[in-house]
Amino acid sequence: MVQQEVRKGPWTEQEDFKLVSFVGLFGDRRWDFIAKVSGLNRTGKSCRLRWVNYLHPGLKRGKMTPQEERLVLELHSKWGNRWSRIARKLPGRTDNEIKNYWRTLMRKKAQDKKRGEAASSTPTKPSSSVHSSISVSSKKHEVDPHGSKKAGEESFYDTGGASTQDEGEGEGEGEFSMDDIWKDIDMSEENNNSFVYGESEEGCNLSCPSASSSWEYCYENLRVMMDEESLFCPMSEPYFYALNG
DNA sequence: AACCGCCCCAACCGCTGTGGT
DNA sequence: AACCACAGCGGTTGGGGCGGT
Repeated sequence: MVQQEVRKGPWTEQEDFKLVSFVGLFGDRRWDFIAKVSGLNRTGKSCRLRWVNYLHPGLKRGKMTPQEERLVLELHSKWGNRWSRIARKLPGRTDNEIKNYWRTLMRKKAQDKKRGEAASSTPTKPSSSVHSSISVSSKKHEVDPHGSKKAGEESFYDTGGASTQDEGEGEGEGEFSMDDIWKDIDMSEENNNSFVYGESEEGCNLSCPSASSSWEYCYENLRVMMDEESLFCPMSEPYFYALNG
C-alpha cells in the first residue's frame, strides 16, 4: 500500500551499514524479512547479493592467487558453471567473482585465438597446449583496489566443461589430483568456520578473517548510527522477539 | 586535453530448488 | 498432494575507471 518504490542500483554507505547491522541481528538467512524490517527499500534478493558479494567479512578481494586460479580451472573442468559450488572451495571468493573471472579469462582466450587465426600463416599461440601457462598480463588494474585477476592456465572448457562428471557431482573429490590444494582448503575451512553473524550454511565458506579492519570500522559506525539516529530500533520490535524467542 | 575503446565489477533478472502450510 | 513463499543460482548487463591514441 504505502509501499515505497523498491530501490535499485548501487548501494550507499548508509545502506551498507544498515544491512550489516540487521544481518548482525538476524543472521544471514531471512533476507525478505531483513529487507522489510531494515527499512531499506530493497528486495531480499538485493540484500542477500550485497551481503554475499560485498559486505561479508570473510571476503578476500584482490587478486586471485595462482593456486586459486588453478583450482578454478580444475573445478570448472569438473563441475562446469557451478559457480557457487566452485566458490565454496575457494575461501573468501564469491560465485560472482569467480564467474567474472572466468568470463574474463574466456574472453581473453577467445581474443587470443582470434588473433592467432588472423595471423593464420604462423599461429603464434598454439592454444592446444593444455596447461601451458598463459600469462594474460592484462594491463588493467594491476594495482587496483579490488585487485584484478590474471589468467591462470590454459585449458578449454568453454562453459560447460562439466560434461565429464558434471551432474555426477561425484564428489569424487578424493581422487582429485590436487590433494595439496584440497588439504589447504579443507584446513582453511575448518579454521574459519566460526563466523559469528550467521549460521552460514554448509557451503558458505566465506571465512571470517581475523576481523578485517574495514569490517570493524563498518560495524562501529553502525552502532553509532543506530545510537544517533535510533534507527527504528529493531530490538524493540516484535520482530526481534519473533526471531529470538 | 579530449576522446575512444576496453575491461572489470557490481548489481539485476529470471529460473529453479526447497521448505513450510 | 498442491500451493506458496523464500532462498539460491547462473546468466546478463550497465557504469565507471584506466590506458591508448
